[in-house]
Amino acid sequence: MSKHVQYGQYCPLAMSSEFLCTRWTMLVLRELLFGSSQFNDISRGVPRMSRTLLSSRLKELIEVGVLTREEGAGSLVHYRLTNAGKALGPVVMSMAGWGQEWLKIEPSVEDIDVGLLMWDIRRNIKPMPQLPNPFIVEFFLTDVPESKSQHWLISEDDKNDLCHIDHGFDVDVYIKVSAKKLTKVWMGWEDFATAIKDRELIIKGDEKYTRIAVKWLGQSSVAGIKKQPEENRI
Amino acid sequence: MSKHVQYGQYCPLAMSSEFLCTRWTMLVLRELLFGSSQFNDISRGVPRMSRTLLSSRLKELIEVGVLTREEGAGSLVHYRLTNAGKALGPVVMSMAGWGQEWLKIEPSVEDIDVGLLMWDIRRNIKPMPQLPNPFIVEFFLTDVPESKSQHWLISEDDKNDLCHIDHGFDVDVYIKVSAKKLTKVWMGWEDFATAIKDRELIIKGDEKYTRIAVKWLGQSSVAGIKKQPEENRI
DNA sequence: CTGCATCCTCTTCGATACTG
DNA sequence: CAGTATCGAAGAGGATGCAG
Repeated sequence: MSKHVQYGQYCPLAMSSEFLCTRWTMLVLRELLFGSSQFNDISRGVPRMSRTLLSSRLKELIEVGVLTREEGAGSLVHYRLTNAGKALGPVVMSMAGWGQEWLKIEPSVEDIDVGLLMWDIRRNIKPMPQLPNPFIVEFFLTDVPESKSQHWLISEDDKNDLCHIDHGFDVDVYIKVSAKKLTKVWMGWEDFATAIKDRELIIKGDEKYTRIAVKWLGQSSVAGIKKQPEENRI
Repeated sequence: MSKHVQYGQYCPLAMSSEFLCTRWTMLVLRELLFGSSQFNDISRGVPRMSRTLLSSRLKELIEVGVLTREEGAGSLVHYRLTNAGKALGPVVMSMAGWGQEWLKIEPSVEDIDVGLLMWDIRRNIKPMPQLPNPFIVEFFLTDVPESKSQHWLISEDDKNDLCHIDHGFDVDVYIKVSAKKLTKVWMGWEDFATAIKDRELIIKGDEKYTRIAVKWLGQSSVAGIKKQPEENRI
């Protein structure tokens, strides 16, 4: 099996996990650590993982004691990390950080799962008091098939939603960019302002909102980790 | 598969790896990080791993780029971590640390591989200027079959050797203890001085040497990590 | 929405025996 | 010392369809 293909994710944690970890377990933990608690939400964060296997992994984690399963109203179920599970945060971050620092990840950007990218971004959108409620951002991705090019991000009442069908939204900010460039900027591999200056990322809307875009858009949690110079990476 | 059986090791890294990691990979990295470079030395640190699989894992690590294979004189081969590989140290330690802090590990002490325990201790023996050269310690383990009860640790010229056959050594220090207690003390779960005071660990020899035993004997590298109170562990 | 049951395939791993 | 070759058993994982 060639490198960097198993998970189909640009996430450095996924890259590191490919040779270090039990298949999918780390990525499931990442989803849980980053706040997903419902089965389908977790599943969207690991789209190439079969639901059968996800189910089985969740059971393993419960068995070990890092996860609990709480049944809510109706058939709603919440998976929540125990204290021991939450304490795995630094372990997961150290592995992701190692990947960000040492691995050649850019090649993986050649085949991006845009649904996953948007799902990742959605998770990190930071609601800010200056923004309207709801706050709606339209993404137009220039380098993907038409059916996957449009995405609307709706941030309302501290809850972020994602949609890929046009419901005639009242869009506050419009962003046009290639999925490739968006990934690089979001991963911290390239600079947001530079991408705008080079017209590789076009952002339109009230200047009140666009000026602080880098703040509400957020970045991957490993974006801040310095990378080794290209020649040192593996 | 039940918990804590796969690797047959009391090491918290092994426990954590059982549900997080690709089989054996972390433990192989541990051996490399702690200084083993030859195939057979690595193999002794993971005695339940088949040599076939070890060979295959080493190749994977080389393929990924965290390890190199250098052929030396004769048929001597050295495996050495690359810089990227060495940088995995904190990842490995964070995982081991999590295990030490959060896992109920003591049950695993019920079935100790004494060869592995002694091999671990050998690796960490700290040569000290006050000690004679060679410095020879005899261990007598009270709770294991007679054939496995005697071990001699020879520290000479900054190189530590292990022997389980009596060659009529000129023993400097003699230690009599159960393998169980020795493990607990060495892992930092129980106190060395207390074990001596309670006569659970008997140490004989020149007081110059026995007085500072805790220093040259060393401890597991995770011994310093605080454990959660028993009721929080999983 | 949250899964489980089943079937079937592919991979992984260990045991054993052998080589330079 | 440092592995490799081969074989068979066991396990992991995906696809699909169904159910509360």
